[in-house]
Amino acid sequence: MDSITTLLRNRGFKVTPQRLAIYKVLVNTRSHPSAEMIFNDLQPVYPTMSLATVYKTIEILQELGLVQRLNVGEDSFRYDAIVDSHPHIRCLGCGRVDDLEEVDSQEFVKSIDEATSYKITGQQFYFFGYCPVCQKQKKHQN
Amino acid sequence: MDSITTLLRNRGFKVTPQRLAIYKVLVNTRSHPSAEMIFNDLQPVYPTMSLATVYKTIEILQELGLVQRLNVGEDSFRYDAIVDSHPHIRCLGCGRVDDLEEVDSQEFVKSIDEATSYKITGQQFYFFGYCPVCQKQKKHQN
DNA sequence: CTGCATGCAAAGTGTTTGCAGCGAC
DNA sequence: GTCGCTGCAAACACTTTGCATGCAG
Repeated sequence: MDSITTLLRNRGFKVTPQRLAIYKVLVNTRSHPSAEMIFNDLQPVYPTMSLATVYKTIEILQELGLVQRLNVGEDSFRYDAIVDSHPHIRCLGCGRVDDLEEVDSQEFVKSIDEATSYKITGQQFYFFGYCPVCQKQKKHQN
Repeated sequence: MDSITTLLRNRGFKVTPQRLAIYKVLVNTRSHPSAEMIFNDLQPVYPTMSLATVYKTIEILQELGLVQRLNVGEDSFRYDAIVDSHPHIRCLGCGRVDDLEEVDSQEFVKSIDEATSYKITGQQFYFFGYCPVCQKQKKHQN
């Protein structure tokens, strides 16, 4: 099987409670947390864990292909345990970041691929707007 | 007319040689420079200009809608005087960033807009791959 | 028991801010 | 002449690194 435990061991990484806990946070959320959010999440359970460990672990998880790093135009990165390429949207009112998995972007990618002389290896799509809650609260203008 | 001079004055900003020079760099390039690249470009002509001035000016230019800020997954931002929303691609071999203006993304945006409950106000599309030069030089694997 | 991982603190990087002197108007 | 702008340096926020101690294997 390809559990995180196996993947870590196969690559010569040690399996530590911290690493398992950080990965578990990412797998169990849809909020696309930043390193600090993960750190805060784990504070109650791992009060001695440091932010540096979160960063170091995330880097390994990215290397293993278990996590992808997002840049939704904030000061910090966010992380997603769903590693296939799918569009994301960030609410300009409350800052939440959601997946946009409903739409298939293959066709769009294909048309770009056909139009450019680059050899494309990946892509990131970011949308910005106002979530339903913020629309009601009139946190948006225009 | 809507020259940068007029736009600055209309908003109560002063027209300084530094501001004009920074904007000129952005208008005359397709390389999507970072703040530091702009700073380096101007060193020969404005040897006393500081990086802080570049940042402050760029912020004003963004406010005026003359410049957009890109995040192509590097440590620093890049800037583009072409302000309409168009996809960008960064070469993983040499780091160059190009426009992908050939393809119309309206349809893709529309399909996302119809599928989400967000009110979309903007989007950014980033592609990654290898430019023709780097493909020849085999800077890519696989 | 060995060597990698953790956690702390310090360093690093790009960007922002404060402020005295300067220049646009 | 006024007030905003520049340029310097310091501050900032996030992330990375160095290293002594700790723990997985």
